[in-house]
Amino acid sequence: MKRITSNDIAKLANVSRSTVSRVINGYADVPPETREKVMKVIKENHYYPQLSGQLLTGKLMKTIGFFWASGGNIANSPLTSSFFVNTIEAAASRGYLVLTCILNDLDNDENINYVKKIFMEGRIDAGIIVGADNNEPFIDELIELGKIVGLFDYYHEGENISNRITVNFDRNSGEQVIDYLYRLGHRKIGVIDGNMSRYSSMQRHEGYLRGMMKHNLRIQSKWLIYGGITETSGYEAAKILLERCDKDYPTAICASNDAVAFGVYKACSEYGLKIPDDISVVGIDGDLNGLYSNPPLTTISFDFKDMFYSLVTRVIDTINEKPDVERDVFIPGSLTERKSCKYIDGAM
Amino acid sequence: MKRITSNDIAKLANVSRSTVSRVINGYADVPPETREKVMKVIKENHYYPQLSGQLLTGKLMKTIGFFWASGGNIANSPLTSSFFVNTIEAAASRGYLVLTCILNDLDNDENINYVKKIFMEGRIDAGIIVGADNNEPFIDELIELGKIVGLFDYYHEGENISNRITVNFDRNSGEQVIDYLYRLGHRKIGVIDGNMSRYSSMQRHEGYLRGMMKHNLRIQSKWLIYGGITETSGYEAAKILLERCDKDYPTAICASNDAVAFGVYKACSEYGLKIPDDISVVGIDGDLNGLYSNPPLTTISFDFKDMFYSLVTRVIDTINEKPDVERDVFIPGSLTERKSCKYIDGAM
DNA sequence: TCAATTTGCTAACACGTGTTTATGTAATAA
DNA sequence: TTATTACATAAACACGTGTTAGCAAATTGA
Repeated sequence: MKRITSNDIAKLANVSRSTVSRVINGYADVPPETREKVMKVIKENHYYPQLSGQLLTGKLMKTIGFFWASGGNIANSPLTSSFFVNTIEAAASRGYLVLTCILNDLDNDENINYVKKIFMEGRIDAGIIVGADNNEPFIDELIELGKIVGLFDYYHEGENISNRITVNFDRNSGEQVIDYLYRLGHRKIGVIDGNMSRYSSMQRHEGYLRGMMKHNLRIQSKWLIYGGITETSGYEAAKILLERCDKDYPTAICASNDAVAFGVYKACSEYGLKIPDDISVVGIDGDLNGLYSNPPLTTISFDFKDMFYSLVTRVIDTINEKPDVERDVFIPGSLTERKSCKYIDGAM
Repeated sequence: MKRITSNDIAKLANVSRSTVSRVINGYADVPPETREKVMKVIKENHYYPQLSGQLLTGKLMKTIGFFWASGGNIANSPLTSSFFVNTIEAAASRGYLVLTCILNDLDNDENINYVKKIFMEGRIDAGIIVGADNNEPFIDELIELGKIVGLFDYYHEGENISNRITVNFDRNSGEQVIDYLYRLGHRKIGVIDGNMSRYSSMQRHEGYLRGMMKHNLRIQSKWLIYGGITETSGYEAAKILLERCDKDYPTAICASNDAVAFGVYKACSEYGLKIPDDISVVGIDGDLNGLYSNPPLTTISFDFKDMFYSLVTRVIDTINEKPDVERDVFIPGSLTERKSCKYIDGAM
């Protein structure tokens, strides 16, 4: 099936190719009867201007890339669909499409070159990267080459560059959790930290410490542990923590995210600790699975729709050279109280 | 920032542009020293061949479109991420990217034209459409114009056309459910049907009827009801069904999918019916939320990874003109027994 | 040494579109 | 009637790449 071009339309309508072009692009100086004649031929022959030609004249793709660098299985995470759907819908609301790409990691040169190629060959007008470690050199490189990069949960050092757009979890969610537990009377609080190359994990860690210090709570190293970001790693970390506490358990554990909190659930159950009667647990993310867990998980919820709309909107504004686009935005979380924390006597 | 082209590279390397091209495309008749000289200039200047030029020479996009026509909020459905991730990963395993697009419905001409434009302007090499009603005329039109369309859960009448590729739930999942309930002793079985323009709903309905007839079970119309495919619509339907049964409840209800089953849960709870003690419920889909519901939902699980890999693979094979690509594939489901069905005395 | 072949490269064309400039024609004004 | 303007359309160019045909130089064979 031969592809039909504007040349064919021109011949069929007995006009020149440029007249066809001006009809399609709504130029003023083409009389109604000519316009109708040409439009009729276009419809009859199902003619659509080819992107291949348009790109060459400087038109943009009206497409942004969405790169997800996720270790592990994301097909079943409830956050996954939220990230995708909100990015796609935010882009669509501005007339943009989304080219999606999943990468297992960004430690690997092959993957990095793949991403760079997609940016550089003009397949997308800008890209959003989720799951990059802080201060990724290849991201700086892309920006230096003039590309626009949107980043979710990402920290960068040095000066702001207008083509680097970020959205991050608000800095004080960790502190919020400690405040809440303090109000419930908890004084011995354990923390499971996430992956420290992820900005959110760093911030949460600092927030915990800030909160503990604010309330003059003792920070015991045996109650602190690195636990990654998956349910399995959280389970392993919690087992070690409980083991080494030797009955001097914290009365509450702050997990680095909801998945890790579910790992803590499992470890506690193996140790015969009932939640929240024997020990309280708090997550962070607002994962909807926490509604169905037993007990339902108290957590800090984030509005991912809000976050991705903010990011996508600012990225597209940057493509269109809108002035004064805000580069770095922090979105606050809110405490979602469910059933995994217990009120206790603060003096105990 | 001016875009750098193969012409610039040619000048910098003191060769002709075509030599640059043959270096990039791995032609044989270029000696190693020339190749290295050119490659060096390419690296130093971060040159990447532009898609805009390549497309013009007949290269394909190496991209497939993924169109999701979903009524309602899909951001929180656990199936959503599975559909996206499996499509993207299946495509990636063949070297293809995925352009994603979410549409609220396909009843609307504007949306249909949007999809047609994306196909026709050469932005994608083929497209997958999820959520289309059976026998959509615009899909036939696309196929007649030479486009390759992959369809999930879609029935079409008439002859097979090689550019129409489908994957569907296996025909007998409805029958499987009835067999299972029969084995548990159920004789009075109610059915909540889904959207009959969706192929899977049609097939399930027929499967139920076939199963009932096979076991000589009475099909009472007051036990059958149309209930859509969302939790809310399932809830409404279940309320009507329970209301009009006036104590002559079925002992088990087959929901058109898992979301609808959760609606049934809610309606039953309002009517003071405990699941599974007073009434059994079966879903279809294998939604992971069913693991956390109370009680965990017995359902027919489908391997969506399998389904999308099959679809994507065959679509890409068709793009590459592989002969004898299978057009229509059915993937069987498997009964996932959890806690929402009770063994009862068949004679009761 | 001369003809025949291989090697290494270039010039030229094709692809489909948007836009700018030029051209021809009809209507208007002088 | 002639000069001027407005209008409708066409011709020509630019965009970046891949590929084909062809040319000159270097190499081989006799």
